[in-house]
Formats: sequence, C-alpha cells, structure tokens
Amino acid sequence: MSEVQLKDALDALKSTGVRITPQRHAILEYMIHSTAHPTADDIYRALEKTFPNMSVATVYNNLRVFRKAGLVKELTYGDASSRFDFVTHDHYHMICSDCGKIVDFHYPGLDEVEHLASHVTGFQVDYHRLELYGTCQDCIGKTAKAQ
Amino acid sequence: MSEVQLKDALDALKSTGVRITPQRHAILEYMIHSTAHPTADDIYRALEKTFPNMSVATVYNNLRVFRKAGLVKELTYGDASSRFDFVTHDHYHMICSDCGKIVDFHYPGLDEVEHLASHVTGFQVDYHRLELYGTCQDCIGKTAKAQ
DNA sequence: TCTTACATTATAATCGTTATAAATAGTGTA
DNA sequence: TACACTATTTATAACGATTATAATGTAAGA
Repeated sequence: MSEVQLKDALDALKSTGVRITPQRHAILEYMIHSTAHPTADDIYRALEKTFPNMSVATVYNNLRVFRKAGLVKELTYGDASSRFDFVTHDHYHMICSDCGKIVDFHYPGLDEVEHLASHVTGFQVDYHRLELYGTCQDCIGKTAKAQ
Repeated sequence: MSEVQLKDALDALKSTGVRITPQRHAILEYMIHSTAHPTADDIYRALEKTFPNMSVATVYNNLRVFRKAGLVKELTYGDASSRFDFVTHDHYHMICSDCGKIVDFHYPGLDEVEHLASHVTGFQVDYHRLELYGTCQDCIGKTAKAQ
C-alpha cells in the first residue's frame, strides 16, 4: 500500500512540473517506508550506499521541494535539527522526552479551538500544530530498572 | 502587577540557590514587560545600553537557568532562532505566518487529548504544545490593499 | 581574610542549514 | 541528430544560532 502512496506522490510531483530524479525517488521512498521521522542527515546517511556521491544539499533541496508540494511536513522541535514527516492523513505526535521517539496518534480534530482562537484574536486561522510530550514504555522500563 | 511577577520569579530563583545578578534581574524584567516573545538576540540588544559588556553567552546561559527553574519556556518554531516566553499561566499561541506576530489566547485545556493519547500510545504524558497559524488583521488588511 | 563555588566575559568551536558556482543531465525544438 | 535551454546535482564555502572553553571577576561562608 505504501507503493500506492509513492506512486501518488510521484504523480503529484510530475503534475507540478518537477522532474523525478533517482535521488528524489529514493528520498521519497525512504520517507514513506520509514516509520521514524527522519532528519535530513538520517536520510542522507541511509542513501549513502546507493548514492555515494549525493550531497547533503540535495537532500535539503529536495525536502524543500517536497514541502512546497505539500508532500512533506517539517517538524521543528527543541532538538537541534528538523525532522521530516511524509504527509499521509492528519495526525498528531506523541514525543518521548527521553529518547526522542515519535509515535503518531489520531484525534478527531480541534476545530473548536481554531474557531475560538479566531474569534478572540481576530486572526484568520489556517492550521494548527499539536504535540504531546512524555515518556515511552521503553524508557519507563529503563528508569524503573535503573533504580 | 508585573512587579509582583518579577518578585515571585526572583524569590523562586533564590529558593533554588541561584544568585540574583544584575544581568539576571534585567533579563527577567525585560521578559516580563515584553509582550512580544523575544529571541535571545532581542534580549541581548535590548540590554546592550545598560550592560555594554554583557556577552551573548550570558543571555543564553541565564535563559537556560530560567528554563530549568520553570520560569521560562523555549519556543522553537520553523524560524531560525528560538523565542522565549515568560511562563505566567497556561496559554496557547496564535502565530501570524506573514509577519511572525504572536498573540496569546486561552483555552480550557486539552486534558482529553492527553488521556486518549496516553491510552493509545502507552506513553506517560507530561505536557503538550499547541500552536495555531494564520494571518493577523494587519496582514489581512495589507494584502487587501495591495490588490 | 582566605577559600571556594558560582557568574560573567571574550572568544573559539560546533553544527544544521543555505548559498554559490561549476558540472551534469534532461527536455524541447529546428 | 544536434543544439540551446533549463533543471538538478554536486562540492564547497558561508552563515547564523547556540554551546563550549578558559580566564577573569564576584559573592558567600569559614
């Protein structure tokens, strides 16, 4: 089924006049198959074997292309580097403060918050971002053992 | 009333064994009186006149001290640099995508989301972050005029 | 006063990201 | 096919925010 996603993404790109290079194909493929939310460097290192000459700039350039096409979202958390998330359907992120693991979860949406905020601030609201922080099962286990 | 906030903050710091230096006093005071959400550099430049010899590192060091003490929150958006927010009471941020203005607003809390997420992911949830993005009245006006 | 720990300063280093210029490859047209 | 044009990649340098380091200064306690 991720094959379908890949095909859709490639079609979407083509239709906006963006060329499908081997590098772009590989980056997209990697992002779709990766459940983690990789950094630019993660992607770069993962594709090093297949594209020994690929530059980091290529990764960044193409992530920007994908972002502009709406295929990818950039997640800027407290960490040093941005993480990138292939856009499938609306979901939120649960982030482990210990190990940085990110797990997706769904919630019926926060339209009500958007309406209230729009009313109170006078802004025209476009979208929102929500992240929850906590500790994952693995890290809870580790801490318990350590004590 | 912001005087009270300042006094409370200073007391809170003292009680954790942190010295109140003139620089720390000034940084806290600036943050409390500033309605914008300043970057480290904003603070540095604002205090340049009063402390001509102060180093940028001092600002960063002390922002970290304040953050650890729970007095200040660090906001990492897509922008290059972090913004810092003096913690008063729980509130969310409405951010203008055009001019970067940040307006606070209140909402009864999203405890339900936290519960659901905890249940689904198995995480122990500590806190969450929510930001809305859109266009402020000023920028809506400007765009309308430009056309 | 002496000692010790904490703070600040000045500066260099680090690291993620972006800009630049040259090389390469694809696309359309005659 | 050959050519010109444009997009893309590569390699490298530059940038800017943040952090680390070492030296200096300052406060508090014995």
